[in-house]
Amino acid sequence: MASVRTTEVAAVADRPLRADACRNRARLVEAARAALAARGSNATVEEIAKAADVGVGTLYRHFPRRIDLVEAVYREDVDGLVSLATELSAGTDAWAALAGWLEGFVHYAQAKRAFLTELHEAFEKNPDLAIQSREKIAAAAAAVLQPAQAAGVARPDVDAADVMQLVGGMCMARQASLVQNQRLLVFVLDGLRTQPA
Amino acid sequence: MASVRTTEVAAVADRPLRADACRNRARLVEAARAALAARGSNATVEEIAKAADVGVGTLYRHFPRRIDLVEAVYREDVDGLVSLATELSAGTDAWAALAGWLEGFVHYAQAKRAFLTELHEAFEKNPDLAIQSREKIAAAAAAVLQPAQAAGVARPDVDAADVMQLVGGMCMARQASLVQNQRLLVFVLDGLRTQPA
DNA sequence: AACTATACGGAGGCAGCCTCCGTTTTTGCA
DNA sequence: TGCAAAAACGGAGGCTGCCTCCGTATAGTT
Repeated sequence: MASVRTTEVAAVADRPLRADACRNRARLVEAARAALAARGSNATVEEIAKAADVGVGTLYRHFPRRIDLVEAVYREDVDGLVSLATELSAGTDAWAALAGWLEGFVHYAQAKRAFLTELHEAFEKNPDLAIQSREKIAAAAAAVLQPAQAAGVARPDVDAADVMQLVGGMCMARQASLVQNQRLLVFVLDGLRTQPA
Repeated sequence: MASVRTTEVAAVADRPLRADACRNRARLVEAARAALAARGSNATVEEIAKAADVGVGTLYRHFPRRIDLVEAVYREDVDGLVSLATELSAGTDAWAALAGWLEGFVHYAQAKRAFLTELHEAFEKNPDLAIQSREKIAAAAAAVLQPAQAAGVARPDVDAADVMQLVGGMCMARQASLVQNQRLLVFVLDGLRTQPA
């Protein structure tokens, strides 16, 4: 059993996707993201394949279940948030990094709301997805928060979990719109800034 | 939208369901509850109709969309919680009423978790459902909490919203089992009891 | 008992997810 | 470069699950 697994993984590992397959996979995820954002759970597999300009057969080779496509979109969103944190924290302005990342977070949360029902299903099917994502995002939050704290521009008495709770909760509130969340984010940022004694 | 709702309610109001229809409706909701608890979103309309021993046509006359059936089950659950509060608060032991109701709440939350994805969809389709339910439950919570506070057996510095947040959050946590929640409820109850100064 | 409004049931329509397999494209190799 | 093998493509069609339609049955009424 273990050996089967090993060979299988090895096969996948040492043979990267063929160029066309790789391209098509990316197009599919992109098309799925657009479709999910626009039509939520009404988005059909057929329309996603068509938008990506591939056949359903191709779609299903890459994503055996519809829900796997949802998961792939979400994973990319999370990874985007992680790399945004990496990029921003490479800059010199620690406050701009924190503010920029939270702005990105608001967008991420907005996208997430558009297919919350589907995502919930994905979490149900694969609980690790939820756990891993949460950890990744927490690490990203810490990567922009801590430098800001070290630089003395963000108050020291909050941690990454607090920030996520605060901004995440705000974004998930039932009627929140993107614009409203961006407005609210300004207040949150003011609250996070080092307060005059 | 409002008019559809009104006419529907009116029709129901001035002409009570025929005896067989009324019986079948109840059987359907009961069958749906069992099916949703057992198989979540895998429960099919056909199997629910069969379990209720009626045809799908009958099911669809009562519940035009699958999601309406989910909603009906949930509404009954909420109403059950409300009447439990009414019954219990009619008794003389205010503390037993509070404890008993929270025990009921834990069961309610457990049932809710079994079809959370479906319920989420129902809330999406009909946001009023979420709002109304929350209000009903809050009122029920207050109906058992306030007497206990008046009798001096529950601490005065909590309100119904606190209790719901506390117990609701606990029950919804990802891996919580019924048994574990019942264990945790004991601690919560100890926390709610009037503390010695 | 006869009549009517109401309700029942299940065959069948339809849409959306997924499979299968013949065809096409890429890749590795001589 | 040309060829064979491996990998990937595409879309017709299967299957399942939601929902509709309409002929039949029954409760309620006179």
